[in-house]
Amino acid sequence: MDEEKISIAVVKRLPRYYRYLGDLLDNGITRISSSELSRKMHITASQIRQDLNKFGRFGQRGYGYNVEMLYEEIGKILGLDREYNMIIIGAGNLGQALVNYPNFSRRGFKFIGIFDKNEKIIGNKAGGLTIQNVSELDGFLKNNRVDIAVLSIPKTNAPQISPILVKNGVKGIWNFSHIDLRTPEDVIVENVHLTDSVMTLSYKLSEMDNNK
Amino acid sequence: MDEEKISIAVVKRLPRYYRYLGDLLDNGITRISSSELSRKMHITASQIRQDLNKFGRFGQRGYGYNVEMLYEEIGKILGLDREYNMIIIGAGNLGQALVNYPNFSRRGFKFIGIFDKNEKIIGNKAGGLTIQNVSELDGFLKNNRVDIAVLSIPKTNAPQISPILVKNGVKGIWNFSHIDLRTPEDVIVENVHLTDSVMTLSYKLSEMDNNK
DNA sequence: TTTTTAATATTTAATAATTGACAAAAATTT
DNA sequence: AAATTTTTGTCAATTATTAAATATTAAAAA
Repeated sequence: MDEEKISIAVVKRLPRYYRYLGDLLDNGITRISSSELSRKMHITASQIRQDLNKFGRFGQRGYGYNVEMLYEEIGKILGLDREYNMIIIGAGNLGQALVNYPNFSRRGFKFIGIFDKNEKIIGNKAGGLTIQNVSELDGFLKNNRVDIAVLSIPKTNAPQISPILVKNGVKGIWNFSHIDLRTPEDVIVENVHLTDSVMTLSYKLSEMDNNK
Repeated sequence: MDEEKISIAVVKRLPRYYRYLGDLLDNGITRISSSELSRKMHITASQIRQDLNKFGRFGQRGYGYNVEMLYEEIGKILGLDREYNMIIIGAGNLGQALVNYPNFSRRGFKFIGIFDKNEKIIGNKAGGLTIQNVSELDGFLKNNRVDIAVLSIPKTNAPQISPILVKNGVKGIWNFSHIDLRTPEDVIVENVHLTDSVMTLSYKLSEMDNNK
């Protein structure tokens, strides 16, 4: 097998390729060259070819890339050719926003449960699901295959929840809590730290201020 | 002036340093060495020192770093020693989640307006603000200094809104719409593409599956 | 006060990522 | 059918990032 390690930088660019190819497809464009895509995406053609060739030879010399084929291939690489069962821990504003986001289910990311510890909202509906007491989480995990758990709870609670997930075989955690989770290495944690993101923005804004 | 270009990789690590230092401060720890912080953060001590020395000499040989001082300094570097006026375009679930998130206002990120085009929710309250018709956005921007605009609208609408912001001098856009905005170079766009993030997670999950 | 230890700042080296260049292959044109 | 153009895949060169090693300083100990 081809055992070259793919760097995280490359992986992070794949969804963007996927998005641009999807747009091309929607516009009825059937082929594209790396240089044309390069102009659209504002990255070098060399990088596009280099990135894609990490995963296979998808292009044809003198022709370019077939949009539909490449779109499909990148989809497969990204693991979008299967379904994922997801649950949400934390049914606050963010949790509700996520469970109601239609693009996820369209792509095979299915929410099958949502949990909270706030008695006042337990029993309410969110995204077609009934908010359950987080005390039932462990039992739920034993009866349902859950691939990805979304953590949208305050950071103080996250360390208690994380082991319950790990113990029950959840392999992916999409972590919106502002804390670094420590998990076994076969459990993937993808962080979305909104606070970090807005701080990066404020850094760039003040840097700009300084330079004028 | 010290004119070394700071790489984006370094900048992206600053909020994490800031968070760890804040935690230390909360725990009453007054000093820390790079090697101790290294163990906590699971990065090399060398990288910590290298990163910090991009911005100044904050440590003392034989002592380490004063936690409070370093925390303050990184805060200043990140531009957290001032206030930002923010508005939200798109008062859907995500917009409401953001406007209600208490950590932002605590840090000086103040929401002063929220807009939507959906007649049904215009006039409702969200995070203490009244949801305004997006048609009033232009007028609002002329009467209020807005530093950062949050775009939490469908991607199809984002290209119409973005020029209104730019025209009225908004210098920061926190973009949750799944599209790459084209703005002048003095306008900073910080993207949060949740779809990309979950795809990165699914990539890693399927990669793990393949390797076992 | 002197010596030892701790820990940074900084230089140097190693590693990784990106870009540029070009031969090879396929498509298109003459 | 031959010549020309397009465009990939891949190698080589460059640039950027990260890690290690060294020199220097200050604190603590003797």
